[in-house]
Amino acid sequence: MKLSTKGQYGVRAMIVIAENSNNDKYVSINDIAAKEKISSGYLERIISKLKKAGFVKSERGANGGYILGKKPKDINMFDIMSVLEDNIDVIECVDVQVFEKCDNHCNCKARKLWLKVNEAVENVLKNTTLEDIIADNNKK
Amino acid sequence: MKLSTKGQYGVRAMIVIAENSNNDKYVSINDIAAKEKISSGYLERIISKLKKAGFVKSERGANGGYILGKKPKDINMFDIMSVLEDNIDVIECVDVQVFEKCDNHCNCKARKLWLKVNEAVENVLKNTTLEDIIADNNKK
DNA sequence: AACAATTCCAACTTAAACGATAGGGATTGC
DNA sequence: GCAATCCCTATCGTTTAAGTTGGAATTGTT
Repeated sequence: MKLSTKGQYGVRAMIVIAENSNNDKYVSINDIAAKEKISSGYLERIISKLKKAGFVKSERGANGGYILGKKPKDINMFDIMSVLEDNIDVIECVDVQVFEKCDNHCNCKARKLWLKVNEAVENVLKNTTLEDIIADNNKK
Repeated sequence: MKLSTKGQYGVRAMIVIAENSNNDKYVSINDIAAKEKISSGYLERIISKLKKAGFVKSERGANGGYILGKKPKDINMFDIMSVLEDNIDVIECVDVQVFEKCDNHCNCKARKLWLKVNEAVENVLKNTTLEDIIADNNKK
């Protein structure tokens, strides 16, 4: 039961981009990769997903890079994770349609537990915005 | 981000065993596997871990099988999962020692989020006992 | 015009984990 | 003796995650 590195790296990249977006400064993949010690090739693919989802905007060519596509308070961790993690639910049968098709579904006494776990994770992620994280780090 | 089938199957097996333990009835692996539609070979290895951890006791030979090793109220889901899931933490650096050794640890602004997610999961699992699950299913 | 810095895109590789199977030994009740 | 069981270990196939590579397109700078 692990968050994939995609999700982790994506969140960390978003934090770096957010910290530079105040002054309209575009950050390059190489800069982010160097700062966060992440393979830049891999990071590229991650950020490309974030771009498609509208969380960042890009500028090509020299002095290009990435900048936030929305306000930090409008970007929550659940949305980021949903785009990056291939499986956001802790178990497939959280999804009702999957559950209905399950061989065992009238008999599965454990499902309520999975739903609770899943809800707990979602709540934390949904209730944490990029703004929260930045603010929290500036406090110290 | 998925619970492995080990954890899922283990919890479901424990529920079956618990339901039979009232009347001191031993349940065989084959019975559990058939009821839950799980490969019996695979289930065997899972239950063997549960046995080593003391959650179930076994009896060999004909009419043998498994029975609870503790009272349902003394078995919580976190303990079961800890034994079965190879990685119970949602991210390695939840562990302080791993965190201290991390290249990036003075710089990692996302860790608080991982800690929160992890805590949320642990809370649900720790606050749900086998007794809770059985009771919850009898209600209906 | 040349060049360097960048985003963009797709194919490939490698390593690990998951889920499962197979085979056989030991114990017990009938 | 035999069938039902637990017990143990080795092996296997598939999928997925993680990361690499190579190259095209765009843009600013010199």
